[in-house]
Amino acid sequence: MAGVNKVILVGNLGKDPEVRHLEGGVSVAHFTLATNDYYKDKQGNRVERTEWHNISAWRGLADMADKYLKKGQQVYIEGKLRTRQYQDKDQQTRYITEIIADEISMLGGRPQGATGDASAPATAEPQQSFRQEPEMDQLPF
Amino acid sequence: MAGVNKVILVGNLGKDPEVRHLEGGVSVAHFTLATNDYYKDKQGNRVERTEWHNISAWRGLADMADKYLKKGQQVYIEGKLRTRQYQDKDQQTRYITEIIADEISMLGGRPQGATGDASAPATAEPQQSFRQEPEMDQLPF
Amino acid sequence: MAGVNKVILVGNLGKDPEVRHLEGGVSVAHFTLATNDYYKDKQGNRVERTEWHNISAWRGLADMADKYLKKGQQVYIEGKLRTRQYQDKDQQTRYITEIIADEISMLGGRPQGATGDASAPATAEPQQSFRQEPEMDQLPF
Amino acid sequence: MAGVNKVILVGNLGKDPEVRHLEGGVSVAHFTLATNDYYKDKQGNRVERTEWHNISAWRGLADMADKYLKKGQQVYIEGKLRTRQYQDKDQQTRYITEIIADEISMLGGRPQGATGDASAPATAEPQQSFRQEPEMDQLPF
DNA sequence: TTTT
DNA sequence: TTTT
Repeated sequence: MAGVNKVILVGNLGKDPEVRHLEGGVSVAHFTLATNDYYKDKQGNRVERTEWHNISAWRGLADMADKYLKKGQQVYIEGKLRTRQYQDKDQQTRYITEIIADEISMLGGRPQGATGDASAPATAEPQQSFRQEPEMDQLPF
Repeated sequence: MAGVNKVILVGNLGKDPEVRHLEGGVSVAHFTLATNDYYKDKQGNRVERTEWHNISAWRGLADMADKYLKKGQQVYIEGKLRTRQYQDKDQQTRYITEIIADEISMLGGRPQGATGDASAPATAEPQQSFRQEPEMDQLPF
Repeated sequence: MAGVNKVILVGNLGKDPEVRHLEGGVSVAHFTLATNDYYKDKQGNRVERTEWHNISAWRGLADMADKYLKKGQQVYIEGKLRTRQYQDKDQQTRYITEIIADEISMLGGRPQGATGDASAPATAEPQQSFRQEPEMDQLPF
Repeated sequence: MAGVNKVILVGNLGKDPEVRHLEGGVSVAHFTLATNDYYKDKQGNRVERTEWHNISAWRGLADMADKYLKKGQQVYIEGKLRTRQYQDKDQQTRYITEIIADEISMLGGRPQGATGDASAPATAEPQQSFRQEPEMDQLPF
């Protein structure tokens, strides 16, 4: 049956991506993304609400995240939802919902929260948008 | 800061919506939605993967879900991600990620998995798409 | 600079796809898609508005459209906007905006407007969702 | 029949918005938005392609565009497609496809192409995301 | 030109 | 727990 599972986010990285290299040369990056929302409460005050998302990027996108993305940076992310289970330290089954990124675009001029050598801007490269390579997209995560 | 938090799903209800009426006349509906995905494994076999999503709909959308949505039905859902914490039976903090629906459209001709009196089709009504009333959209969930 | 150009439609085909085979074995399908919208006028009457979209699908997606899509059928389409110019019969430059499909999913049970041999259902196949092959996605249209 | 007609763009304004005030106090803004795309040609060279979109924003969003948006600025826009006809100077019927904005978010730190007094940053305001007021959303354009 |  |  035809299905659609799509997430679109624009937000800021909560921390630098953490990249691991799995057996077989596959790399995976994890980071959190904050999306901010505003609403008016009953008194008419403007209230901010931050939602935190767990992002994971695989293979080429993981390498791109490792190279170019920094804490604080604003990005556009397109991906799909996936909930996986894991065992916590007490051997309890727990669930975590992540967004598996298919596309990441860097927004704005340059990273604002970049750490390290500011004289070597991480986003000086002309390309600022990356897609998961398609064959890879076929693999289960 | 500007943020975007958007989810788009096309899938089938795993069960009839469960609707609760909160104090103050606010209603909320919960149901699960299955989105099916396919990929080829290394042997070239076509493998199906089902992802389950927790959907919640509030106020007018909850009433609509209660009235028109049935187990098995195919729907288009647009909404936003929200992760909330709760205490499980052992007083442990747990997290659950839900999609708060902003818009629900019924797809296809009519519900195939509808239970009950088949001679009174639940979707005979002309309108098959519903949006959350806007003022309501402003409220935190 | 990073850019996003994305269209998401759920609607019904206005006619069977027309498929042409270009030099080099490349095929392209064209069809129109109707999306229906409702609003309340000042008298509170429910008014329907239909928007017509020009869809084009290339290569594998064109073949899929040729094989499986029929007038009247409900589909989910994801793609990108592209406006191209052409010369009309009076040698005037004209513009047409199309949606170049990246993904097409067949919705509902089976095509209701299918013509031809109804005893051989066109959508009996298990797969009902198709994506443009990735390498092809890289080519300009 | 349920329908979905949704456009999501991230791009840069090609010019300052032009705002008109219609009879009845309704305002409408028009501007163009460029979305950039990249692909590899047969020689493996990276080629850039710019797509131009006609954006229109109504009422509150028009006022917001008038106040905050400038040529060159990067924005996220969500809206719907609408093709309308008009008579050109030779009384020929022509068609133009526009995106009617439902939501506009300003991206990045500050407008890069802003004209005028740079010491009074146009985006110093805390709010950087705007939605069309809902009742208005019901009206035909 | 679709669909309900 | 859905659907094909």
